[in-house]
Amino acid sequence: MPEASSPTRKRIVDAATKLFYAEGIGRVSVDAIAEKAGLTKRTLYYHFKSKDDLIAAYLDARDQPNLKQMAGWFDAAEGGADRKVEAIFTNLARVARHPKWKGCGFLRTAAELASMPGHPAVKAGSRHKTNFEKWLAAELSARGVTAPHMLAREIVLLMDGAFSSMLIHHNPDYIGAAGHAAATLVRARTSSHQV
Amino acid sequence: MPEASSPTRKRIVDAATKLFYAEGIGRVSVDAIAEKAGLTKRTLYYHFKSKDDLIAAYLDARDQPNLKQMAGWFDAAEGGADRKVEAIFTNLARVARHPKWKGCGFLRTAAELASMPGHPAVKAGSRHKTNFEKWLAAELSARGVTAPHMLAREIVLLMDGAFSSMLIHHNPDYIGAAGHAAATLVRARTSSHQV
DNA sequence: CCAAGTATACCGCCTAGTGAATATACAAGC
DNA sequence: GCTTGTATATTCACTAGGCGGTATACTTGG
Repeated sequence: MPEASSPTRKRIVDAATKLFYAEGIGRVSVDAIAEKAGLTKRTLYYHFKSKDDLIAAYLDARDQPNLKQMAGWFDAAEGGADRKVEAIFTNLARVARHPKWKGCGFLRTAAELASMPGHPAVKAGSRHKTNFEKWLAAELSARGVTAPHMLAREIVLLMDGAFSSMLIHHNPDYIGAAGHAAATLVRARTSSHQV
Repeated sequence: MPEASSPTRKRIVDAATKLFYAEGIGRVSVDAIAEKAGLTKRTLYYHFKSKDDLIAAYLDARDQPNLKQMAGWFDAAEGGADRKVEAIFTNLARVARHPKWKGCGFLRTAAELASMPGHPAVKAGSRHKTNFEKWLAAELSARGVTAPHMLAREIVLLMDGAFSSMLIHHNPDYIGAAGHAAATLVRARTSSHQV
């Protein structure tokens, strides 16, 4: 029985993360992940009981780093809640220009696993998106915005729409439009500076 | 050289449509499509030069039917532009409850093919989404809404976000929230009945 | 000595794509 | 009216390789 904190396990997840995100889970073989991690497939199967398990571990490992990145962009932005929300989209549009950017790994995995609704990786994605929505609602609530939960959900919808549109059109303007719409929604629910 | 209007070709695309949408393009083999269409793989390869070609044909064939469905929901709804836009989301939430619903085929295919940005199927998806956005902008413009193109894009972003959120959470409330937000955006740009 | 971890080699199955032969339809030659 | 020629359309059998997963044996640190 392998340890959950094993450094070998971490190496496997790191290799899986790079390959799964770059190619998609269906296009990456377990052999390729083992080779990238510098070990054999048998060792990989000692640490994970199946490929499906490894996919779920990949997304679980991305939850906190992704949230931290979003929170970092939000915190670093100057101005009110509207400006901070828009800053997330502005930063997203910037990183999405990089050729290695391939959309949101959580959404892409859910799309690939649409025929397996109970798959642990889909659940991990759902948890992450819920965590983000809750974090955003709390930030908005702390800034005195009205109906913060509904607003957070609308912003999440715009963001997931931006991820999808960018992936299909390869045009960052869609992320900009989403950010603009999100900022407008925030301002409409901000008592000071009402627009 | 096969005919573009061949009934056999249509049978192949119909079989591919059902399987690709239900399982995802990577999880469906060419053998399975040939069997579903009631012919041999060699015949399929007589009508399509590769699986990639067939994937693109599948999405191209979905463009007009999908647009017609959206337009049908829009036209059938009573009330102003806001009610008609919200009706699209309401109908979407209804069909999304069906167990066979697996999200938007265009977005799911783009997600699966994220590592092949120039793939003809991704381009077909981009064309379809653009067609929908243009149709919606024209309908909004005809109803005297201000900034119809920007509004159409915002609604498209909410809709693609709704597709994605529904796929990852399996919760139709997200589609309802998107429809509500879309209707609010329309009302904010409608001169009569300003809210 | 023992158990955790790693390596080699393999299994059975599925994959996209192909070579060669064949069936069907229809037109031209006589 | 039959035969031959030709293009379209279809089938069977096959290749070469990749896939997830595993049986077995070895190494190494406590």
